[in-house]
Amino acid sequence: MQLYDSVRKTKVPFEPIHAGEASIYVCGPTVYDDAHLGHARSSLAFDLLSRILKALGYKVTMAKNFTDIDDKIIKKVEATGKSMEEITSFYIERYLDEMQALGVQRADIEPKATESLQAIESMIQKLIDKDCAYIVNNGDVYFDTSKDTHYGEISHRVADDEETQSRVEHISEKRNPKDFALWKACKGEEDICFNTPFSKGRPGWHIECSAMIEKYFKGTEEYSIDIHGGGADLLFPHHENEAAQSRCATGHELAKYWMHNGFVQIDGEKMSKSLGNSFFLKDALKVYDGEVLRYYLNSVHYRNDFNFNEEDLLTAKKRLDKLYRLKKRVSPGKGSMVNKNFKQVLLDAMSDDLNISTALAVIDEMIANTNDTLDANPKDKSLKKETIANIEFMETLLGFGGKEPFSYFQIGVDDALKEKIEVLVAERIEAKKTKDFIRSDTIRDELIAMGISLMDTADGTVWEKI
RNA sequence: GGAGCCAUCGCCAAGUUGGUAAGGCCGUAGAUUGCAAAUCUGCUAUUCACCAGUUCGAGUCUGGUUGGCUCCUCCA
Repeated sequence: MQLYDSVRKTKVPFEPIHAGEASIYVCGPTVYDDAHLGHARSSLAFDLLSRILKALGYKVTMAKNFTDIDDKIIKKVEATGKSMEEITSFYIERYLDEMQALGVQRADIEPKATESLQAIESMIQKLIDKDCAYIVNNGDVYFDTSKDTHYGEISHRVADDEETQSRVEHISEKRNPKDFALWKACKGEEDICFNTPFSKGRPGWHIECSAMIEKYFKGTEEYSIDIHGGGADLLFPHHENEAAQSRCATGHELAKYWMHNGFVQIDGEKMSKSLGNSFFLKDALKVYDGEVLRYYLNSVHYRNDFNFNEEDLLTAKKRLDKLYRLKKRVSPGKGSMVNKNFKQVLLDAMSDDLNISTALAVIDEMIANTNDTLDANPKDKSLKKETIANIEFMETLLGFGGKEPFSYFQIGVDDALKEKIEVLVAERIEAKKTKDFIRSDTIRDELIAMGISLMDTADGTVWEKI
């Protein structure tokens, strides 16, 4: 397995800290609002990684956190009058539902900041004890970046404190401009805060991830986990800060490999809440099938930026349709053995830093070859069985193609419509028998107007929702 | 102001250690079909934003130009 490591900026062989095991921690969402396509892409990218590692025989432990203590959540509490717990549990549930619709496997560990306060507090205390952090007058605790000689090595940002070109105004109480808050003291009466020896307050964002990783993973002398992932925007400052804290608190590095996924863009621009061009998953799922979205969002290499548009999505759907038509052709039945070569070539492609494009090309080739053979010999039972097995393997590996093929082509068709279609199709078959082609073509046009496409095959007439 | 990424056919998109351009969509010609649809087959980039350089040889390496994006602020 070769992975692109964002820190070394090159593909490197994956050599886990414990042989045969892979520990992955991905930065999850802050649960104060609905998930958008960007969350989906990140989730999908690391879901793919986890599936590939599993297929290669690794025992994968995947963690994805929920940041459920945050300024934005507190703002939402103030705005809605609801409790913090009400808000966060609502969005967590919705997030999980949506990810399920996309075929994302649940993480093995889903830590929440609220459930990790003990770990957070003790890590901050450790940093204070080691003189890597300091408390200022109002009770805030800051990490002292000058104490970490390796600060900047994750994001390759030189710690040039002289040159403070940052657009941010710096709080004067910080010793260095790059220092960041580990703990924020509470400001008012109704503020949400927790008691600690250093002050009443709440954790900063960065420390949450570091503490949760320490809490849930055993690690080694050298590293806490194998792979740390997240969106490309987290590289700095979030991951840089995480790495610094963990290094200072534990004496070892946080992760052996760092992976970052590219952005989803709308009209060539990063999708973000501040730009107001967010495309929420809940809206996308109303219009498109989750599996199609998955196929589409995963069809571009995870590190590239992804420009979302409907035309490309429809193209991706056409490609997926072909797979399901083949599945329809070889169903029903039990699969035999996966074609060895197919399996190997697919695994090879995905083992190369998740080269999905090559993998999809391999699948398209398998589809064409199988159709070709089936055209020549429609009753090739062993090929049908092998194809079923191939598709099953592919589904486990990549997470699409698992639906029952006939129902796939009927997504969005209710029972009443279905009955109507069946009646028309039967009527058309009768008309065809008597060679009344005018009548049969009229019926076909009628169905097309309803968004239904017909196919006369050797096994009879089948229909698809377009 | 500082840091980084990217630029391959009409569209989407592979192409690690330099060796002579995958795949999909669209288009087109044919097989098949009552006609379609589906399926299959053939065709569709002497060329990889541009300009120099290194090399026997560069999409792949070096330098520069242009264009796009991102990070430095919460952010997947």
